[in-house]
Amino acid sequence: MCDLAKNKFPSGRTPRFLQPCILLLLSQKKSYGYKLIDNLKKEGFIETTPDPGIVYRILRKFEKEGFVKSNWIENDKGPAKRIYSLTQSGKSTLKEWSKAIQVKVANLNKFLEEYKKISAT
Amino acid sequence: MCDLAKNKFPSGRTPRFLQPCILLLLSQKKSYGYKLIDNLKKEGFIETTPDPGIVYRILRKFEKEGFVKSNWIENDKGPAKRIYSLTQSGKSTLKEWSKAIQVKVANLNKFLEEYKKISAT
DNA sequence: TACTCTATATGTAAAAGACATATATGTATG
DNA sequence: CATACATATATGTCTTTTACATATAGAGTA
Repeated sequence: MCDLAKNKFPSGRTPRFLQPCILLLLSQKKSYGYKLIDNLKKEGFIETTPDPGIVYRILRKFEKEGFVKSNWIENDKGPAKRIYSLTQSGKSTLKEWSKAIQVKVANLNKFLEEYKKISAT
Repeated sequence: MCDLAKNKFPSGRTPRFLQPCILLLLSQKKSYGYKLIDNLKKEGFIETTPDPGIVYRILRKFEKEGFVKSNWIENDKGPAKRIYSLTQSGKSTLKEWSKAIQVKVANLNKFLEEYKKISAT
């Protein structure tokens, strides 16, 4: 086997795509880090459970950039949660991401089309 | 405008996807760096002309990994070219990439589907 | 001569990503 | 009651990736 195993392929690398996915999930419903980590995979956006460290860092960065805002919710049971919600700026950022992703899908499909041709041979 | 301009989106970042694209182009026909740089955009795999530095580095890396082999062609006119061709190992690597890209497309489409829902509101 | 096109390659700083670890609360188990 | 586990957030840090700049060189053209 060629060295594919260790994170050489797109499916093994998600953090970048994680960003629009987090914005999208937040546009559907207020949420928090731990739950988002779970949902990202469950919703079918990515194949594996994302690295918590990356998700939390993205959320903090988003807040600094004004895409989300957060507030702490003290809980009856378990530790407190930092609940995030999308801002207007976050919404328009999400829109731009979706446009870029449409282009990306077109590019990837072009690739798959061409690959199909040569693999048929 | 939010800081989208400067390379924040997938369309502005291609090097990773460049790898399977280069393998695919080479699976179609022997080629060389300078031409590949041109073709990558022309063929519709990416939106902008890729950074030559990255393409040449990918090619050298591919050779070290055994995905391609190369030989110099002295030219009648202009500087010599290093012509690359795909190896068997390169072919199977391309196959694995294409599988990973199929998965990626499914993930991106899931995203676009969900985005469509919320943006309709 | 200077400039442009073709062609390959490297240097390097910044950004992204992977992986490990720290902290803290509440619940279940032995 | 100690220990482990689930929930929850966050940072430290090393490596890889990416962007951007620069170097080299042959051939044609203004």
